[in-house]
Amino acid sequence: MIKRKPTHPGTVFLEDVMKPLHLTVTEAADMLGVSRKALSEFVNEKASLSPEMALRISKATNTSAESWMNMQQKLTLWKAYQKEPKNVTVFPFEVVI
Amino acid sequence: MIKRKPTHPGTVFLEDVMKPLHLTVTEAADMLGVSRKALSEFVNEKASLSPEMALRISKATNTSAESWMNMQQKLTLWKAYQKEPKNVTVFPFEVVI
DNA sequence: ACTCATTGTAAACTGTAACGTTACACGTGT
DNA sequence: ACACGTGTAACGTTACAGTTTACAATGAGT
Repeated sequence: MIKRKPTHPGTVFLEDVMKPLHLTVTEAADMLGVSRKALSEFVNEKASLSPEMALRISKATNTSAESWMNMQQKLTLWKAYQKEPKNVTVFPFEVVI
Repeated sequence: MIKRKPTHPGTVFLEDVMKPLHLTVTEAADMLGVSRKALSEFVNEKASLSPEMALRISKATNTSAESWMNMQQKLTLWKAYQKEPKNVTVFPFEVVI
């Protein structure tokens, strides 16, 4: 896995949702029902997208929670790949003739 | 979202990987490089699939970590859906003529 | 009947992470 | 000077995956 770091969902949310709608962090946080700190950290890539937050965003923007979760998952897996090795033994697949 | 509860990835791992290969929990845990307890709780749906565990499984079974993570994500989102409401205000989309 | 492997799980602990509240310092614009 | 919006530090809470250790139950083999 040598692909480059996937985009953080918070960045996408900031650039593609908040900015076009001219929403401040304070306003958006209130509408989402979370603290200003929680949203600020999210859009500044200091926190991951939680399932809770994904649901709130999907409701507020009428998008699918899955699409937001997928962005986070790609990033989470990418990060996990960075800290190999893992000392894993390959399972003994039976040889079927 | 009224779909039924998605299958836990641990159950799939147990039924479709461990059982066909006649692997015990103890053996599989050792090969994955995790504690017996960690794997036991996973296959008994007491713990979620962590990104770490997904990578270990993907290495041991030569499958994609994404596919395992996707199972967990569906389950995670399904669980999050169960505890609504969320008091979220829909964003003010500008009316473009 | 006894032994051994396997199992699930409790207990105690650690590390991490999201979230809340509160408070501060900074910048911008009126 | 003041009001806003901002990022973020400092606290505390809650949740959860992971570890090691230990125990009781089960099942298979001798």
